[in-house]
Amino acid sequence: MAVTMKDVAEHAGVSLPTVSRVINDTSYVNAETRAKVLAAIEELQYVPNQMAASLRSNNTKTLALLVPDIASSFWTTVLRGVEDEAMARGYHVFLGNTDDDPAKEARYIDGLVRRRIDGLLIAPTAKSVPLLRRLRQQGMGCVVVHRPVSGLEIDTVRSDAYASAVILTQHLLAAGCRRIAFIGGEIEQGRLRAYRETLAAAGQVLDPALVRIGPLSEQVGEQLVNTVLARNPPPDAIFIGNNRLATGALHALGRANAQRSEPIAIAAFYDSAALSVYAPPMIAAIQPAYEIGRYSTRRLFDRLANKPVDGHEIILSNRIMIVSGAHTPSLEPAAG
Amino acid sequence: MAVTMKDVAEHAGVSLPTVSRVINDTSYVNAETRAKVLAAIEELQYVPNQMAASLRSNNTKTLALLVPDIASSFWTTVLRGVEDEAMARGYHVFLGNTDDDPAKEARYIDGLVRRRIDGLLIAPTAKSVPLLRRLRQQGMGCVVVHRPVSGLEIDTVRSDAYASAVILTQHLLAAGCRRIAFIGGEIEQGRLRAYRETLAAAGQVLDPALVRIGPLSEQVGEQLVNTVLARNPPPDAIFIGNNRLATGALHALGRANAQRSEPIAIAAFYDSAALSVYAPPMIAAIQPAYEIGRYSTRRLFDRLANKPVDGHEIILSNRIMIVSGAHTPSLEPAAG
DNA sequence: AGCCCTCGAGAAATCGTTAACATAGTTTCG
DNA sequence: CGAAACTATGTTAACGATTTCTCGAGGGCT
Repeated sequence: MAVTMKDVAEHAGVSLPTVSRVINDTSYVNAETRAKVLAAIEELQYVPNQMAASLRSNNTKTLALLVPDIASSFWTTVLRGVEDEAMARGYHVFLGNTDDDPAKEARYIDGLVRRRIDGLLIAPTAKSVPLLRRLRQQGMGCVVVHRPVSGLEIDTVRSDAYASAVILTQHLLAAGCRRIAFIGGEIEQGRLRAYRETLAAAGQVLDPALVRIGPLSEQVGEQLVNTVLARNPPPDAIFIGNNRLATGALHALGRANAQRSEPIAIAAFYDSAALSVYAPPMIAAIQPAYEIGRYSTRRLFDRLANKPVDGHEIILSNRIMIVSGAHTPSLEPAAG
Repeated sequence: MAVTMKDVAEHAGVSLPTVSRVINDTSYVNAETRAKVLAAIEELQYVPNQMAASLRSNNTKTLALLVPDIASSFWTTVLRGVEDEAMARGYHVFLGNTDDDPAKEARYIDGLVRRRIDGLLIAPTAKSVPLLRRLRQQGMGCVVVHRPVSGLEIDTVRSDAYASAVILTQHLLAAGCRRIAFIGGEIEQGRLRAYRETLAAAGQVLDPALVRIGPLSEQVGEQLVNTVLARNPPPDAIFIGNNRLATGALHALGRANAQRSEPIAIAAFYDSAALSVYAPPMIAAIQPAYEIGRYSTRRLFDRLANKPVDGHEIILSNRIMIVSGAHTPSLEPAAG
């Protein structure tokens, strides 16, 4: 049916492995022979069968990235970083969307293992540790993206959310805010901890009603803001711990602030893509999504090549940005 | 190294093909034998090698979806539809992001053909017709998603953008608008045509300066709105022809309308996900993204199974929605 | 008794590549 | 000058599954 390497070999008048050598550039081939083979490939419109190659050579030239939320610009930006790095090496990337659901995650991973992908980049759910452990036992190259994993020494690439959260909280305190609400996601405990500890260090007592955790979506962001705003007395600042929540939360806050003389101060984990769409005055921590994607992938390739690497955690720093009154976000970095 | 079917067979005391029969449920197997085999699989933690299976059986149980913009909630929703339909049949989906760049598209497709995917769902760029033609020649199952293709009879699943655009334009006209601006994307000519023809049919002359085409991003949406608003006299309505543009455009319009006594009327191709984040008063055409994904995939499977299908175009209708003053969008459908 | 179907399972061929090994002519170098 | 090293190609054996063929036992028909 389809054109195979054998056909190409016959057409070019050479042996089959020679064709393979030309294609993969894997051994010496005479320039004339190479030309003949390339001509035959062109003429027959031959496309190599990756299945057969993978079966024999034991690698698929394929990675996978499992993200919790494909609709988040953070994750799509990570994907871009991963793809750029992978494609440059001739690899393809399988993208999977887990919705932070362990069952979905498991289903994906089963399919990926069946397909013998070479390596996995994953933002694991809270319950994925045993799964990760098993994967590593099976010898699958794994890098955890953007989320710290406890109880398992595994390569991780993330930004230092804790440190940024401290800076953001301190900034609000320095601005004189005394009732700082927090909204965030279940999985991002580090940011909540940073907020709590920074308030405590400053001798502030926090109103538990001002801390709201919820699933990561725009709608929830909006709801959580409305919930904390309804508290009496209302907060004088809000810390938004997640970029997806932020998109909804900022709109709610925009409407609320429009009707106040004294606006509610805002600190948020936000996103450079989202920033260019909507950016009210606030202090924001912008996570280096693209770089996280690239570094994760590089680390994965290093592992696959058995290169020695030092440490199993790569921590990138967020960009702290102060957005002033104008809509167009100022580009002055406030800290590293 | 890894556990193979042979190992399972030996462990279970049966022959290798029997294991295959148990796994694929492809022939009679005694209940006891089956139990033994399943136990062996469990014990050895065997995971089938899809490469080997695909090589022999000539199918990969893998589809691919190539979208122009992964950051658009429209396309991620399409993906959900595709995945639900595919996973239910034991297929996996390769997602690729082309950015509407023919070169990127070609690179992806090469990788997919190498990997011998069973079928392709694609939102082609404006220049993809020859590529599609070649793919079909090679026998690759193809379904075009959401975009009409001219000069080629190929399965297509899309919504009737033209009809909706007519309704939206008529609605603006009926509301008394006389200077209706249009912003949209290069690729979506049908909507622009509908707008032009409806205006012409109503005897309206259109100011060419009020028609702006640009690449599909939030920022551009915002810019295009600002451009047409700067026109003197300004438009009294804006037709936004794309959901991605709409996200940016609506914010710009929101700010503009806040400072006017007579607000600018809005008609937009929008998105149910985006709608729940931000929805000013307007008339919107909501495209059935999830259904588009599902129907495309079903059609693809029908083709792969050589089922007879009638026609090569499936056209779904958009939901026309009138969002009234309140932020929470009304759910009253205005037309089919 | 003879025939055909259902049920069950093994032997061997096969899918399209790459890896390992073999073979030789030609340089290079101590 | 002879051993090693490089260049260039062919032969053969995997890789890990599925498919086809074959064989048999048992049951229900004519």
